Amino acid sequence: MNPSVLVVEDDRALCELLTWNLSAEGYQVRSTSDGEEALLMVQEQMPDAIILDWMIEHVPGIEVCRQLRKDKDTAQIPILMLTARGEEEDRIRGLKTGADDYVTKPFSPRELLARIEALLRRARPSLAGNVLQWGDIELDATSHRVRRSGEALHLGPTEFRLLRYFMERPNRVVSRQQILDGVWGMDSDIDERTVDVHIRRLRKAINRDGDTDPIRTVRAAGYAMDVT
Amino acid sequence: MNPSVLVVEDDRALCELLTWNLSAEGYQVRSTSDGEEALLMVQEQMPDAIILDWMIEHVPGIEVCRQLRKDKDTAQIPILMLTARGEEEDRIRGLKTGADDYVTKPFSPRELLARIEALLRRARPSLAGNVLQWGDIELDATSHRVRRSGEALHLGPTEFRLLRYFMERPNRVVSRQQILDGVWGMDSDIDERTVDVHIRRLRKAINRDGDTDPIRTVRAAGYAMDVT
DNA sequence: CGAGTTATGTCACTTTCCTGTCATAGAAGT
DNA sequence: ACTTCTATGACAGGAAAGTGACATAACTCG
Repeated sequence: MNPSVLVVEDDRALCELLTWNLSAEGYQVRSTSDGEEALLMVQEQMPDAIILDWMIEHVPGIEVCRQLRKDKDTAQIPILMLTARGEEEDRIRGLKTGADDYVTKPFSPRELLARIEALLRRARPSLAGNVLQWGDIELDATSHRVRRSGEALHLGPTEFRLLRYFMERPNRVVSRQQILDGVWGMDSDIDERTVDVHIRRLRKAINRDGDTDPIRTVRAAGYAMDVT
Repeated sequence: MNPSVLVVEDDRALCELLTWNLSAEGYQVRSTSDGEEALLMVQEQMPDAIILDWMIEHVPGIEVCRQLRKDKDTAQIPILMLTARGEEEDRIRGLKTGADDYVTKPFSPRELLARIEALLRRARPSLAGNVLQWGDIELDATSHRVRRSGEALHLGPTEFRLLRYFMERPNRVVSRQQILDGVWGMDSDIDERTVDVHIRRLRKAINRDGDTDPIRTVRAAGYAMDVT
């Protein structure tokens, strides 16, 4: 299902521009020029993100924002506010009130799209807590992606599960048997030494050039992943 | 006691925004715009977390980070760095230097708060593993790590078990046979003299240069671990 | 469906580090 | 001084982990 965006903007031309661009990117777009109506529309169907002009009719954007943040159900919706150039004061108040990002008018649609995308990316996994981070290593459990220093790493399925297993237990020493149970499953009858081999493969995969190895071998006990 | 946060940020408006938001969440906030002053403030009173802008006056953020990591007292403080959009290069170097997380500007206070919270959650329990402490010696059973005066020590498996055995029985004299039973296992047919050798190895490992030896020899009875 | 690629578990071999013992020197108690 | 107990250095054997190779299983893509 494509993410839905609610546009709250009273400049007709701008509103259409936004709608058109967002639609082209595959978003489901609804729009209104009125703050109060915006609140109703949110009630009716919760959008994944809101683009909110700060200067709109009837209810100023800041008030809309405040209302949304007040309600537990809508408090999580990312809000991108549109402000006029130079209204530093507004921007700060906006962020204080709970906006997640701002774009100053005039802006390029491309930039706005990038921001919206960033907001959604940010919002989605943060709800599930699916991004594990350890030093310069990032592991996204939903997209099954791992990066070190921003560079994408290629891990096999087992190596991925293994890394996740470690990242979920920072600094904890786990025995080979525990690793087998956690990564392969309780009922696997796999040789404990096999763990060594996968540890080696994981190390090889995540330690590019001279990176420090985050996996510590604990003789007679198992392995652990460290903060260094 | 509420957690304390140190904000190092030279953009006045942003600094106030952060302070305001963090205070509203119940954090104790101190702030400065200067890297050197930040280091002094940390000396003076250790914060539970630091928010550090990467581009600040006098001392760049990366240097502050490096300094903090160098000192063992401050090395554990979680650092959240603020970088400008697109400074991918900086972000990576930051993480390599020891920052724990990053947020790109502009950002939403909500996101930042969430991150800070996550950092604090993460930092606290990592220190609170099964830690035995005796004077300046710390033994963490879950991470299998031993430190003296903050400096990591390297112990072999047997030495580790032996030290733990003593630390679990402070001030108590135990016979060689008891030690064999407790550390090697009831059914070991090992010479009692061997205990002496391992005691020696343990002493060698934990007594760096002029440190006082915490292990007391009790003639004709065994050994004990003391506070001196 | 089939060729080719990738992933996986095991083995043999190497390397590293640990460990138990002994012989000898030293300290403490009588 | 003599006995008894402990400290220390050395060492060989061995256990544990690292590493490269390989056969097979699983998966991909035409």
